Order: sequence, then C-alpha cells, then structure tokens
Amino acid sequence: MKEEKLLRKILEDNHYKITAARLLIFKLLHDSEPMTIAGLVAASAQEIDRVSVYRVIELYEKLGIARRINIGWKYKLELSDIFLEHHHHISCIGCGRVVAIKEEEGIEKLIEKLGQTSGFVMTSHQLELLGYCHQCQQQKYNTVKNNNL
Amino acid sequence: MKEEKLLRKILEDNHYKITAARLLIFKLLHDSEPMTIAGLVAASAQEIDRVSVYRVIELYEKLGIARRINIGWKYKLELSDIFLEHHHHISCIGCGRVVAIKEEEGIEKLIEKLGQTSGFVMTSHQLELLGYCHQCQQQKYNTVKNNNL
DNA sequence: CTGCTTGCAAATCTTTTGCATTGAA
DNA sequence: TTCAATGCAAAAGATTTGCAAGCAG
Repeated sequence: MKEEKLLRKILEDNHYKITAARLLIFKLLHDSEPMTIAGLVAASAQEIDRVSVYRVIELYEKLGIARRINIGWKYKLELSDIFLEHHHHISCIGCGRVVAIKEEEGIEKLIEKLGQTSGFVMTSHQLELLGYCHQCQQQKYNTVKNNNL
Repeated sequence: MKEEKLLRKILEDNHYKITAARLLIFKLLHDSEPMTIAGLVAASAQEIDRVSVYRVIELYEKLGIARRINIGWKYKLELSDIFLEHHHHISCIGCGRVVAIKEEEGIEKLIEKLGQTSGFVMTSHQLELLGYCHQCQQQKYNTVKNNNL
C-alpha cells in the first residue's frame, strides 16, 4: 500500500530505523477507527511491549505521522493529515464510537481568523463534538457503555 | 458575590450539602484562569485532601457547574457556561497560558449544523486552538516551559 | 440524629525512566 | 560493526475505591 511507502520515506528521511514495532503500530492505526493507547497496547501485546507502543507513538507525533484527538477528557490516536485528509470528529457519548466529519467549507477559515484576532500564530486546532449517535438515541440511556479500548 | 449564590442554589436543588471543600474549589475556579487538577490540589492542599478535590470536580461536572477544556492531551478545569459566557480557548504551546476567545458569531451555527448532518443529537462541543502567543513568538523556542500547575 | 462528605490508606491505571540486550543499516 | 530500538523491571504520576470518622441539615 502506498501509505506504508510514505511512512518508510518519512522514517528514512529523519534517520529512524524501520522496525517491526513501527510498522505494526502504523498498520493498526491505518486499518482502524481512532484507537486509544490502551487499545493499541492490547492489539499488539503479542508482538511488542507496552513501553514500545508509547515510544513509537511519541515518535509518530513528533514526526507528524499520528496525532491525538480528544474525546471528552480521554484521547484516541489516528494517522495525521498526511495520511488522512484534514477533518474533525463527532463522538458518541453512548457507545464511544468516533465518526469523521468531512470538511465543512467555512469552518477552517473561521478558525484561522480566530487565531489571528488573538495575536497568536496558530499551529493546529481541533474541533470536538459530542452527542448521541442515531443508534444510541433509540436505546436511550443504555447503562452498559462500550467505551474505549 | 452572586455566582456563589447560584452555586448554593444548584447544590441545594440537587440535595447536595454546602461544604467548605465545595465552596473552596468553586472559589479557586472562580478567581483564576483555567486550572489543572494538580493545580487545584496544590492550591487547596492545606484545607482539603487530594481525593476530595477529585470528588468535588466529579460532582461539579455532573451538575454542569464546571467543565474540562482540552489543552493538547492534558486538560484544565473552569466554571461552565452557567457562570461564564459560552466561549472557546486558544492555548499557548510555549508558556501554557489559556486565553478565552470571545464568541465569534457564525461558528456556533456552523458547529450545530455539522452535528445535525451526522445524524447526531449534539450535547456539547469544544474548539481547541493551539499556537504561540505574542510573547512566546519573540523568545522563540524557549526551552523552559512554564506549563501547567 | 442521620446520612452525606471527607480524610486516609491503598489499590489501579497510565506514563516515564534506566539499563542490558537485540537488531537494522 | 555500531548505535538506535526494544524488552523488562521499576519508578513516578494520575485517578479510583473502601471504610471509619466528621459534619451539614
């Protein structure tokens, strides 16, 4: 897949080695919805140590390969805009699912304007929407939450 | 101050007692910029136990008295929209300071529209902006970060 | 008085660090 | 061969839970 090729190039260009751990974490992020660190640790437990997951994620954030998205006061990880188009998310409070929202023209411009007005040089932004998805609106107040992992 | 009166009313209406710990945490949030839990714990260490801070905050979030705002992958706490007008923030990556952004007409409407389009019933949203404040733009790449607390 | 609140101790969970070993280039 | 990357152990930090004692209503 061509995304992996880009990954390899970024690692090489920055003089980092291409290792099994790094490829696996990338694959997991590439093939799934946004995941928590705990989820990544669980999914890769057979192959790599918990600590290495943290280290790979740290590196991926530094290199702009992955980024954290906030869900309430937790966070999940996904590949960055280099691999996925820039977008935002809406998260379901009921089942924990995260849905990507296709770019809405206008919002980016507004956001950029807000930063300028404050005298800041903006480096990034994130819009977090919370609510109940269609499914969870029906089975209202379902006690058993399928959050995270 | 009239905000404290509202606090007391909310607690009473929901059958929670008015205690020194609850009043103190409220006062701290009321008199400061957004604070981390660690900051609240430190500021109230003489009077109340760390665990109680967590419990008061938990209660305040449940009652909609306080809310968490995301800063990168950390968070800080501030009084909710009942006490402060609804607004957003821009955080400085350099010094950690959080600045409130006055409501920008248009953005709220856009956000509401995004939720509807996704078939969600939206309950809340948060816009997180990151960048460098005017001061930190000058003393670029200041190593000593005054983050948090 | 009575049950909600709190403090204290300790259990959990999450993230970070030190060091010896392994492996990619 | 060589230094970066990893595993393992353990430290450090953040949050939660159980229980007895204290206090608001």
